[in-house]
Amino acid sequence: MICYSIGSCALGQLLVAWSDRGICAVGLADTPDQLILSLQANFADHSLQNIDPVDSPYFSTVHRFIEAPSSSPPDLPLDLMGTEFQRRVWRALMEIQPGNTVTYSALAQKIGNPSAVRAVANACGANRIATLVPCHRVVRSDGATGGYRWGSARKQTLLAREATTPDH
DNA sequence: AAGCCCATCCGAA
DNA sequence: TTCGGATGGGCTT
Repeated sequence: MICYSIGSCALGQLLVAWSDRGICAVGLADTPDQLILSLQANFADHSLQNIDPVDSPYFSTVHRFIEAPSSSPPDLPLDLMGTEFQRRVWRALMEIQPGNTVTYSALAQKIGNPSAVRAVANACGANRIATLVPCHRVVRSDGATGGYRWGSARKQTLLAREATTPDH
């Protein structure tokens, strides 16, 4: 069973989903329908239950974090559902500080698999937990921002917000 | 087990 | 600036 709540935030509609082990998805989209559809696609083998944001154990904290882009991430339990390789990549992502960026190839080096650049990019794209697992801080080595599951416009917005607001 | 997809990178034209 | 090949993990058949 996976529960989820949806509400508005500065970047559009915000979805926070959680299992009994912690947050398993954070999504951004233009409409609630898009969020629900992708949630269903991602967790086709689970039953889903919509919860009012007011009654969610996580929604308000995640929402607050997204509204204050450069603050340090809240210490909430995450349910990282993926392969060993993906979890290695995701944990490395969580070490990137706000305002900093890393290239896909540097990230590949960091996890000790320097030639697996595209595999690392795929693992970033497989991340379902927006902003809490900061895959938006990974950019291409040619200076382009690269792709983003929730829209490259949002990736650029996130990076701009973190770059312009000091962390203390 | 074999094929295809991919949010990359680098060198060559 | 574009283009092709190398590349490795994940998913489907």
